[in-house]
Amino acid sequence: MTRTPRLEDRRERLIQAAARLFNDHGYERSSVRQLAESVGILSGSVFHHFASKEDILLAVMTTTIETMTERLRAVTAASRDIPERLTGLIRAELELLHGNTRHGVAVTFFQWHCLGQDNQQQVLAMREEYEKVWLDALGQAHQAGLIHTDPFITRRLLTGANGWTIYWYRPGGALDLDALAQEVTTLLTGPRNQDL
Amino acid sequence: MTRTPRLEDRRERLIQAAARLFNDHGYERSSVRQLAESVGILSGSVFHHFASKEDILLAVMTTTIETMTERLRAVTAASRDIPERLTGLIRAELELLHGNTRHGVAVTFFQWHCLGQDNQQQVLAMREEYEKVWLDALGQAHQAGLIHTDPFITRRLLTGANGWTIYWYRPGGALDLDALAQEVTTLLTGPRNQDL
DNA sequence: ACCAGTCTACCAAGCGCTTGCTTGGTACGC
DNA sequence: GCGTACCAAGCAAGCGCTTGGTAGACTGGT
Repeated sequence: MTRTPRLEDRRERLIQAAARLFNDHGYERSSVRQLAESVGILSGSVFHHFASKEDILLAVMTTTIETMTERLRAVTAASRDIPERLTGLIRAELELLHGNTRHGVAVTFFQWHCLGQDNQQQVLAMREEYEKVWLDALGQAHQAGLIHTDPFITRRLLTGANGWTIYWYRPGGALDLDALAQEVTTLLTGPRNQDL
Repeated sequence: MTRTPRLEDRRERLIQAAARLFNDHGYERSSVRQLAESVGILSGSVFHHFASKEDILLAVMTTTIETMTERLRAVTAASRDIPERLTGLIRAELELLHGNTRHGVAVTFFQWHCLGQDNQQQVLAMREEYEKVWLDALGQAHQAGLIHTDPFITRRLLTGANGWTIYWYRPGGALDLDALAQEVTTLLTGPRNQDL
């Protein structure tokens, strides 16, 4: 029997399982025993891969944010003008929130306070890179007259609006992701720019 | 010594203390012992006032939502036209999120999932009354051409945008509540209506 | 005016359980 | 023969909550 599915593989599987578990029941309510069971090992064995429970949460968040930033940068690079860039970023963030990455993203958004201060600081630093991509794009959009509110405040309001979709939006229903992204874009740019 | 500060008083003090505690550390991380200590009694005594720990969270949420709905209805009744009503409601929700009620409101917003299913249902029913006030106002605003996105979706995006301010907005800084309310209003109505 | 009876608000102690995590040992692959 | 990946067992601490009891306030009959 393959007892050694290679360290990194197991670790990655644990991170994915943890993202799902923490998102479903919350970090505090999830036990290491539950996590271990979900990948078919015993609770003590988890600590061969991670130093502590909090270390698992940290790993979920850092890997997630890396994916998020990567995705946003790809969209930025691929877009040819400012309106396209804005819609693209909105669409990308909604995809991150509702696609395969959704568990990790939700945990990163809403379980922030479960980390100790040092780890919070580390995650914050990574989040700032992600936010920088946004602020650049919104700054350009503001200068181009595409949005009419302060870029910094706009981004924070948008963060909330997008993040909250976790609690009500379900893809596959009457409203698809494109339509939702369109609504959000209209909210930012006003009715005159609603068909970019 | 006044050993009997009347049942209702103690209960109310416990609810307020619980709101603060749950908001500061999260429901799961807060212990009944901590709550008891913060009002100067022992942990067992808390269960003279509440049936369970979850019952305390439920009490925090129900009393908070009652206050919230009351406040929104007062604003609705006092407003004389549709634009004034919209700005008033936005301003009122931001006040609820950042005034004295902030702890309870934050808990109601973000610790929802800590309740069991039955209690979730009960809170949901109360929240729907609150949301109804919003949906009525946004429906009117949409018909009047003041907002350009679907009222239902708009409300959900607005819920997120406003709720998220908990994590970044601090009253007393450079941006006061009126200015923030103005930014949110501009986001909803577009630049043409930004000076209602 | 008095006192017995009842009720309220709380303490002191601790039960049963779950938690994150540790330790010592072992099967297996390279 | 060494290191990796895991199991089996369990520890110490903290958890929500229960129990039995008591001091003091309130109430009604005489």
